[in-house]
Amino acid sequence: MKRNRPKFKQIIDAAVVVIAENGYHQAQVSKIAKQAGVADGTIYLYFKNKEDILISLFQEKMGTFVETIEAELKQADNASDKLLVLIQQHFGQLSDDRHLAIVTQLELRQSNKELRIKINDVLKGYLELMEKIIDEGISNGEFSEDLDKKLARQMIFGTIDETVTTWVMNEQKYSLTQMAVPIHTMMARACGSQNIEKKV
Amino acid sequence: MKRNRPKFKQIIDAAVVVIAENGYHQAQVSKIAKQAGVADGTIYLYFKNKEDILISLFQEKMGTFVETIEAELKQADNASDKLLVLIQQHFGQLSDDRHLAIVTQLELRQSNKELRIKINDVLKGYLELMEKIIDEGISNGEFSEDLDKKLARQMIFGTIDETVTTWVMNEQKYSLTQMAVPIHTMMARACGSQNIEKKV
Amino acid sequence: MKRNRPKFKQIIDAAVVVIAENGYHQAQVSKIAKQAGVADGTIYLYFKNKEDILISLFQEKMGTFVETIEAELKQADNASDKLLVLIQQHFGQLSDDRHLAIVTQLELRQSNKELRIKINDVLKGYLELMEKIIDEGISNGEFSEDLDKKLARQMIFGTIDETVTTWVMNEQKYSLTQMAVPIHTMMARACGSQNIEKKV
Amino acid sequence: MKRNRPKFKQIIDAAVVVIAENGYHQAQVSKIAKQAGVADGTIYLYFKNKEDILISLFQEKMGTFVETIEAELKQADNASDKLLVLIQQHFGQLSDDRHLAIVTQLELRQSNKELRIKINDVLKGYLELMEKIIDEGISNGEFSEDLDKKLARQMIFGTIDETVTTWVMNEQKYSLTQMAVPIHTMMARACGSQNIEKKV
DNA sequence: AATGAATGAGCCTTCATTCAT
DNA sequence: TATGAATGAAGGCTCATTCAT
Repeated sequence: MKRNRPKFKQIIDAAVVVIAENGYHQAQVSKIAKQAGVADGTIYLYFKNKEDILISLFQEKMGTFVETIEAELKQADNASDKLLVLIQQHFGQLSDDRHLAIVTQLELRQSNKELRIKINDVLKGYLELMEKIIDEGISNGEFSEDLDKKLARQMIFGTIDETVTTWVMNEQKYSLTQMAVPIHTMMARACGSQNIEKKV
Repeated sequence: MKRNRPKFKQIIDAAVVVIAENGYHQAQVSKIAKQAGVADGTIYLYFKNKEDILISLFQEKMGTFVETIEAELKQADNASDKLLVLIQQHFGQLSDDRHLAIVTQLELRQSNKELRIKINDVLKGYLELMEKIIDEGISNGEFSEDLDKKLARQMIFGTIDETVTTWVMNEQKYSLTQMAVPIHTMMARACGSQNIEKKV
Repeated sequence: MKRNRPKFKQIIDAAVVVIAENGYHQAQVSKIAKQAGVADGTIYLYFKNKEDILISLFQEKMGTFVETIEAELKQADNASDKLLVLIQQHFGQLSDDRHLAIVTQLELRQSNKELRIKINDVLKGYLELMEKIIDEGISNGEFSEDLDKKLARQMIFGTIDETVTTWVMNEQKYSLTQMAVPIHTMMARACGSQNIEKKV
Repeated sequence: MKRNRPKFKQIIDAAVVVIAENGYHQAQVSKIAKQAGVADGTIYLYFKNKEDILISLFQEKMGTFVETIEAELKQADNASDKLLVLIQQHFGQLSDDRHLAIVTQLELRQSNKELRIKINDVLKGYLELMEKIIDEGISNGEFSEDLDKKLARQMIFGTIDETVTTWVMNEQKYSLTQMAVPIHTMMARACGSQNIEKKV
């Protein structure tokens, strides 16, 4: 299996660095190969074409991203807390890998529609995770029962995403992780969280 | 002033159509010229370069967009209602111009970082409008006093934007305007709106 | 019409020279452009792609080639004489344009199957001309009535073509036109020509 | 001697199949290796380079081809009959190995000039065999004494070759061997054969 | 003001060959 | 002998921009 050989990850990591530092449209395959320390042709032993590098990059990174969040979610035992963990983890992971933050928030969005559709497929798992938390909150009475699950998910993702993008466009000058709690407060309130009111 | 000559708007409208129908990367200058009914070279009598077309497009369309919203806001006399009007107007205008919706939500985001920074400059006025509403809400006690103005604005914009993008990516198959009220309910709650509670 | 603008022929003539002097696989578009005195991009204003240059080259040159032969054929009033004129013209024209001889006999045959099929379509007109002469010969009793028209045509074309190819591969060291009469004698005999016997 | 080791022929036979089924330009060394059931690198233990495979292929197949014809020629005792046997054998052998027919008539001709010159060296033996028959015919009075030996050989080879190529390009839809007698009739007449006249 | 023919820089991908195992 | 992962050179084509008319 190609995905498990060391050069696979090596090339993907090189792609993250090259795209972050040069921008999507200046990330030539030859530059990625050089950064990875392999020949141009070697790229094509592991990836079908340039687009495949980018999809794989997103799959690999997003896979780890979501797995990490899922693992951390086990610590929390109600929907509101899970939401907080999710936001903290989301911000935390992107804070820890600033190259990745640039790539996912700015550069990869310059790809064409087809690639973005494929990227959205990868995102689906993450969005479903959010909906599961919302579902749980509605079921156990934490969240308002008239909450529209899909809209709530769009709000949560939209808010988190906009926050991270703004942070990246401001060149990551302030702490993103400090935003987690106030963002969570707004999200919980928006969901009609009863916990919030009790805590206040 | 070039902006007032008829061909200026003619070219911009052509650009919207061409980009919406062909995608950003397939929107060659020659295609825009053809759609506008002018020669390729004529484009350069009105715009410095291709990027300038796109920025001007955004300025023109966004200008009208924000002006319309500002005008409508006068009907509302509290922050929560203003928020509702803003969301309704935002959704309404993009519902009415589906080409524009595709261009702003999907295609123009494929532009490079520099262009996106310039587009963000244009967006600034709209974001400030949002902040003014939030400010008003906090001042008059409608909204929670611990609300972070900047984060609240990122939430509102992020939520609206994600909602529209999802709608566009679903090929505008459902009514976007019907989303305005439930989205507004969540936003108002997130801001700690007292009005919401009263109304319920 | 692109085919009538001067640069169209200019590029085709450049292609003949470049292919003859460098070989088919060393005839890069940039080399052809340079030889034609135009920019690389200009090629693509006149031709869809590289293959289109080669097909057009064959069409243009073959068109003239066959037209010339057809015009000369009017001087002859029986099938055997027409055959002689055809062979003389075929040899004569390729003797007069040695670059073209190299291109048609050696280089263009290195093209892939698809291109060769398209080239064969162009050849069809010439082959039909041959069959018409054979038909005439059979009808008026000059040629043997049991002659297979299609096989006779394959013989005539195959013989002429092999003769020219051998001449080109021998670097055109001897006179090709001097071969016309003896080749014609063989062809006429093969067709069972009565004229030949009388003349002898 | 490498030529006698089993993998040598194994690779050559693989090359014939791969070239016939994929075309010359799609016959990569790796594909030939796979078809032969060996590793890519193994090819280079038996052949100097890719060109060497093709030349060896031609040598091996052409060697058998000519040997078979020479053996069969012993049955015939005059030039005209020998010509008939040669044509029948030529058509028969290619009818029996359709892959080989595709390779020799269409695919191998796409090779570059140098390779074709080397292939022509291999062909020489066959062409000399033809000339020997013509010589014999002229000497014993069967053929016209003013026959140009070299031109006659070019006619015979050109005619046979064109006939086979036309048959291959028509996807071998009709019987090639049935063409042998009429082709022979034409060739014999072209040589001024006295036998033909007697037989008629 | 308007035209549109001409320009030319820039990059992804293939595949014959090598060489460490 | 045999393997197969790794190499790296090379070229067709697009399209934003210019400028002579």
